[in-house]
Amino acid sequence: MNRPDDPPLGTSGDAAEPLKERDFIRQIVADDVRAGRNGGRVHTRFPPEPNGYLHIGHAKSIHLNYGIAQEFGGKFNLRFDDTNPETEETEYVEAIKADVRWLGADWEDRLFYASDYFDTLYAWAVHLIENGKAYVCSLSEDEVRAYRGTVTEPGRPSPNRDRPIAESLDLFARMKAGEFPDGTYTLRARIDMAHPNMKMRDPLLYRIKHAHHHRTGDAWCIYPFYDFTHGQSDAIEGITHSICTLEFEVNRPLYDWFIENLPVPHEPHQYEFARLNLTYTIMSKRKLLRLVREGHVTGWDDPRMPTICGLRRRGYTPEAIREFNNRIGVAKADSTVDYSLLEWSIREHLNRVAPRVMAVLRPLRVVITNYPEGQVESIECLDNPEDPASGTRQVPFSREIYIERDDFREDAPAKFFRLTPGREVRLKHAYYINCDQVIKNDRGEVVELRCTYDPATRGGDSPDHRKIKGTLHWVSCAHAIDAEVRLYDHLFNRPLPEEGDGFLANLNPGSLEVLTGCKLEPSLAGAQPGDRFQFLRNAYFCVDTRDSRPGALVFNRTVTLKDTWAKIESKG
RNA sequence: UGGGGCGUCGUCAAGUGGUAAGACACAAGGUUUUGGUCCUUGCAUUCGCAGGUUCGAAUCCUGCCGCCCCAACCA
Repeated sequence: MNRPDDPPLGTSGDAAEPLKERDFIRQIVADDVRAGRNGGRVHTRFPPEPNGYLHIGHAKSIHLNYGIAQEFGGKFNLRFDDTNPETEETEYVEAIKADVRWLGADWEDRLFYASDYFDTLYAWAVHLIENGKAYVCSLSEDEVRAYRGTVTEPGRPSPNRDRPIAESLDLFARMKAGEFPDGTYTLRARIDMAHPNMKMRDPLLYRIKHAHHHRTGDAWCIYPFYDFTHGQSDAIEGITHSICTLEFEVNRPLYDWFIENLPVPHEPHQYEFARLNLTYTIMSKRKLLRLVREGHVTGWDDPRMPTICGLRRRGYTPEAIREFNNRIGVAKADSTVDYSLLEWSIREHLNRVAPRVMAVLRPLRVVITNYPEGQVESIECLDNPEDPASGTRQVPFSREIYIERDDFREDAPAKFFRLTPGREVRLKHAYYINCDQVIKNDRGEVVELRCTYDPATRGGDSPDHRKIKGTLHWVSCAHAIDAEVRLYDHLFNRPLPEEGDGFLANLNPGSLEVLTGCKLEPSLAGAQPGDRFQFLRNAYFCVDTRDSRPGALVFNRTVTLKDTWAKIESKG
């Protein structure tokens, strides 16, 4: 029934050796190490822009980069790609650091910012100008666009392309000195305006932005672009394998061009893999921002969000996210992973570690008529049958209990193993009961059940070992504590939310159902924010870290248990 | 259509000329004091399509078809 040789916590998927070359990037890294490139050194980095929160797609990159560093005895840096002061904030920096740490990636003392390199980048820009490989351009934004041509037509050279070096040098210095307003000048590389790769048509290196930077303050009014920053930052940090997503593939020739034409201390190489897509989920930072700003969710950490903080609040564990990443693989084909794999990953972990407790979400009162009034028994309950190290706890049992409304049906089909008049069921760890009477209100709704129990079945087994098909969870009415329970479902009601009339039109109106007056066994009274449980026969839940209070607990449903009965029923 | 990529089971994904791994999902059984877990079994004569090379091709060649990325003073 369970696995006696369970590996210790958090080691699933960590079969060490066989994992080493399991994807094309690790094969490249392994080849490089074998060939002694970079002196056998491996150094990766995760380079987020601090303009939003991390999501599950970023986790894929973090695990890839950090995993490779670990597996090859290398190093891993966290570097903020903060070259656009208008969208970047310290709030995001702090949130990203917390998320990366929580996921388990350790950058040790190597926390860097591209803005740390502004002086070097400036010097290197001057170097390019001096070598006739960059020039200051006076074209306006619209003109730059027009001169660039299209994918099928070559561009035309900027009228400033042959500006004398001395003049560009002077202008660039004055751009830096703040003599010109935004948009009046740019620094551009002098490559090839007819290049078939649009990225190589004299790309922009610097723009003027009189904006306050979250780290450098007002020290600069010119800022380098991504392409002029990323590879050079990798070079400065000694990054050996610069791993990014597929859309940067067209940027690679430019990445290499800067490495070749600048006096860099090291030559990094870029490799690209397919970014993660998940069914029923959107991953675009811009669109996630919209969900937050327009109030479709309560914030970046709304448990329905695919953000790391959202998943954390939902009850996901770092182990589960890592296991998920181990299973989806790394390749170059665009793909969309089934959400069910993410759910499988969290169930797989929580099944092993989450204590079982009894909670009745939609209570129905049951009076056990032959149970002595006023008597209270203490029932010993197993905390987790999957974990031999877990213990037991005492749960009070009495004459009046709550059971789940769905666990009773007056007219039940043969396959319904739960409570119905004339069918005996077991109360988990307690007694067998039979339903004798159904009490209804004026509207004909069932409001209470009168049952009798078999005193010989204490503990949930009978001397004659008669077969009992159904086992129900229960909570003693007098001892129950109340709680709010939030049932989450997919944020979108389509596997591909962008289809149809767009993601906003496909929001799932039933993505959150709030239940109040739920009845919990009293052992849960001291549950702390973040604590995870399996509500027996129902789902995994965790105590909300934002809204839960002692005496007014709030639980988030992380993921349901598999529900074979629901499947049988839906088939009719 | 100028360039760059990618097309193997419903979804991911191994495979690198020797005769289609694995996982999730799904289906059928078994165990079970969670209709959970666990166990067993099934699930691509076929690798976008069409030719060709070869004793032998998902792997090599040719030609098609389809999808993604690039024309932000975003990253």
